[in-house]
Amino acid sequence: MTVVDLTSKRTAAVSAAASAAGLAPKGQQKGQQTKAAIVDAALGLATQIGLEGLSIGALAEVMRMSKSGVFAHFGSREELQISVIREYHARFEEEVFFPALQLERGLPRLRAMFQNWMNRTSIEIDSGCLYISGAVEFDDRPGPVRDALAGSVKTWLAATYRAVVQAKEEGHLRLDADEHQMAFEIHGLILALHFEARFLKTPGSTVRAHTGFAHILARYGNAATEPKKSADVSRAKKPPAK
Amino acid sequence: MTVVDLTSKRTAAVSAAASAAGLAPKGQQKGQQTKAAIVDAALGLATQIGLEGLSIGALAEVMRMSKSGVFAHFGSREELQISVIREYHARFEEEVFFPALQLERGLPRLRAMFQNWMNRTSIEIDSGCLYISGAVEFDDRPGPVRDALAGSVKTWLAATYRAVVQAKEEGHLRLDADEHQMAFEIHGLILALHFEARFLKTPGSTVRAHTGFAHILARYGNAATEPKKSADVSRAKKPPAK
DNA sequence: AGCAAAATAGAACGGTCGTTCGTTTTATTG
DNA sequence: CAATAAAACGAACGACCGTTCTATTTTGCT
Repeated sequence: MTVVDLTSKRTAAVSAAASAAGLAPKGQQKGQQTKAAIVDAALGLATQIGLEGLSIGALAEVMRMSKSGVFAHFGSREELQISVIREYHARFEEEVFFPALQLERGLPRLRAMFQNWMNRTSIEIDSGCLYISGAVEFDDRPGPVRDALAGSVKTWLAATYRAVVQAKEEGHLRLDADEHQMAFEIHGLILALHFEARFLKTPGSTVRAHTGFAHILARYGNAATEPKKSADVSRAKKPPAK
Repeated sequence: MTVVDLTSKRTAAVSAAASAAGLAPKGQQKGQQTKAAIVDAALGLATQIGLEGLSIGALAEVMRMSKSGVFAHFGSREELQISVIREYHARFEEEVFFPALQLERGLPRLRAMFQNWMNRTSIEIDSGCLYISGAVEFDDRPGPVRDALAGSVKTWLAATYRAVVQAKEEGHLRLDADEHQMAFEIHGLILALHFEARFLKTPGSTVRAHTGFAHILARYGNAATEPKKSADVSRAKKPPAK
């Protein structure tokens, strides 16, 4: 249930960035470095064309290596895919989850998590989100890849849920707020943002997700502890207009 | 912008069902029948493994035909994919959109559309939704397949948006309701339902989507014209509980 | 029934896929 | 520097892919 299991694998990715920058980390064999670099490149490919579309041949070309050279680091395509998922998970935590932990429990932290999540989604409008594309590709394809993917997604959704629960415990939400329901609606906003912005390229999707979050807060928020958000401000195309 | 363009292609699908039932429609050549039957089978495969995963070889095996025999009906894989999209579009209209048109404009019709949409999504928890999987597969893969897919999706989303506008025109919504915003939030509920139910198999997702829709109606609804929905009833895990 | 046209079959193509294996190059260590 | 281990290569495999071509079968019509 914890969200913290990046320890071992993250160091590899760091060295990947380091080697890409020309540095030469001493402590580890050469193999670990290039493996990390491969995973880094593979993640870039996978976010664009999906985990299923990720091919060892294309990856080898990007890496300027032989197919078998790339392959040897993983032993199977599935293991490569799982490595990519783990790497994505680690980066997701580092960009979205950990920074929000520095804020106080309750609404501030929940707000930060949503904001970081949205920021990442906005970036992923160009690159793609592995959790979303992976969910579609593996929704009825059992196996270790699906398990790894579902595990990561569930871990993150559980963290979101926990933030909601804490917000309620802090008295920031109404007493009758359904935490699961609220988390569900938040998740929907992110998905709609990703769908409309990335696939349809609908302009204004980002502010719509943001507005939707404000609506959710207005519904579930405890007016006593946070009165500064009046019922319904912000948008509305042209308020009275006529 | 219209949602009605099923005329020609739909008849083929009807005959497919007819031929599956053993009937022998007279007006059309044999080729049209088997083509319709192929599209029908292809749609079944595509909703499970995606448009990209759809292969002519697997399709031929299902149809008990030769690869080239199947291929000849379309001339290219892309044309097959587009045929599948058109068929899905036609069925979606017939199941979700047209029935809702029989209800009066405004909230009743909007409610029916969402309910039909949710019903279909609930069924698709087993089979998969071509609009969602297609959006992920083709979000940055330009070409005629993507165009056909985006066209269908936009058509349906525009129909949803129009239903919201009409609801406002009928006085069922608040004057300052942002129709695009409301449609966006509704779309998010469907996406979250699909994601959590199909991929994660989270129980209770259907009622959560339903509850979310009630929340949206409560926010945007005009209390004057529809007072029977009081502020916040329905769920809440255990109201006071202690 | 016979004939033309439409529909299907079958084999083959070049290509890419993941994977295996033996060899060669590179890195690490004593 | 030499010995040993790790890493990368290159060729080949069987399988499947979409597509093309030519034959064969089936259909529709008079």
